[in-house]
Amino acid sequence: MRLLVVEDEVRLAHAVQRGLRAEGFAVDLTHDGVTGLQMAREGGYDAVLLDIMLPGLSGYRVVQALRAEQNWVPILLLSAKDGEYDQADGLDVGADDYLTKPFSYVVLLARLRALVRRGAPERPAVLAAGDLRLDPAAHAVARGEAAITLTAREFALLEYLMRRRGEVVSKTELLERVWDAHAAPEANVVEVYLGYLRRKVDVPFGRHALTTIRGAGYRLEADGG
Amino acid sequence: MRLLVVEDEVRLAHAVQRGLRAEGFAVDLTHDGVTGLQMAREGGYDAVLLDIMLPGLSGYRVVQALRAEQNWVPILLLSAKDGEYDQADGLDVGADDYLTKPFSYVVLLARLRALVRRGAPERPAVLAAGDLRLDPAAHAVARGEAAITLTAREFALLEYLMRRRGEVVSKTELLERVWDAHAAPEANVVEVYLGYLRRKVDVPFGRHALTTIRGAGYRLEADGG
DNA sequence: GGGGCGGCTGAGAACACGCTGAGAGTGGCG
DNA sequence: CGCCACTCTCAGCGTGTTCTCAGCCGCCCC
Repeated sequence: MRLLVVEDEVRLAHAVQRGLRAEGFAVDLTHDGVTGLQMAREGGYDAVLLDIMLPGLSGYRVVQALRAEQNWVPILLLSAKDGEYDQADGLDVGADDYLTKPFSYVVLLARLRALVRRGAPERPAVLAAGDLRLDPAAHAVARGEAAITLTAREFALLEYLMRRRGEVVSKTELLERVWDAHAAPEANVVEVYLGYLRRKVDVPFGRHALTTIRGAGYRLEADGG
Repeated sequence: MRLLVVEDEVRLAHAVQRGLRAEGFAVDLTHDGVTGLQMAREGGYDAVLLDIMLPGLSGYRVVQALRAEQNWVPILLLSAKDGEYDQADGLDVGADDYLTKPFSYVVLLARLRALVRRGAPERPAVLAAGDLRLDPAAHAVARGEAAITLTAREFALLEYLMRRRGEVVSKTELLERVWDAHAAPEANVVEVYLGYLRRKVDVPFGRHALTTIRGAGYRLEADGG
């Protein structure tokens, strides 16, 4: 039973490693996201323990990267209680479970065993609005039977809107969340990409899932338009 | 955190109920679709676990019914691997996530938590006065079944009046709160916009939700006029 | 009944907003 | 190195929205 632990707090990492080894696991350890991702990629692990706050590459991104590569290794996220990343995000990008620090060793062990026992993980959640469906992990979008190909940015934008389906989302919020947190207030990109999205998910189907609320932002209709 | 479990396999249902209670959820249980729908309707649940294959009324139809009634409680569908209903169908009618039986308990828990946290988008945060409804998050207004489109300013004005429904609000206050805190005392704009609003939310319906209190201001009738 | 004041409304001008096509810059890949 | 896909900027355009203004209406009080 091989485990990979990616955790930058050295003392915690070693404590966990020692404990898990005592339980009979073979434990590999690394302290940053980039190495962690590479090691996980090479496969052979029955589960990965992944801290969210990591130097180099956040755990969040590591999960995202692995799932995008169709790598479904069970992942248990470790999140600091007050971290800037929410656990929900982690699960949303395809982690299987999470633990909030500080956690008890017993709980860690129980969760880990359950995770490993379960083996091949299920597919992660799919977002839906009417007949419009988006699978965050598979990076796939479809309207009814028809598959839709989106670029990375288009996909991220649609994903964010689908998570907030039915609500108005302002251009500034989209800029911050889909583009960059410190983005310049150049909201035109958003308009441009909304145009792109419409031409791919609405126009060919004669629908209008993407509504402009003038002066407020955009809304993805909960029923798919 | 209240959950509703609708599942006809009694042993599975009880196992799930016991497990979730141990996690601190308050779990109600029922074994058929009709009762499940009624219980979900009465509301108060943070999420619903819904089997697809049910006696009486399929889980599929339960979702459909709830969504048709604008009930946005998060729903996690449980589908038998070889069921005649496809998961996609469930998502199409408005479920939020699905799990294929057999599922691991950890996965169920993680999904459930993600669902609850991402949550019933606090839909009850809808303002209502009689049959006049305003949803700040969706930026949507409706009188009964009929949707009403408002411009940004009209919407802001109506929202403010609805938050103070039943009270008299002066033109100066509206100027300060809906327009600009440092607005010039040009109160005519308010009169103009009240006219606009009346023509959209009152006149077409033969109602008078917006009352002028001469010399004092305006009042939005609590019963919608 | 008349005057005055407060509120209503139609018209129109100025403006802001959002959409789009063109095109430049960038990075990956053969 | 060249090609291609993608991202993003820019400027122009059409249109919806906001606000002002002037005239009118009607309530209220004398």
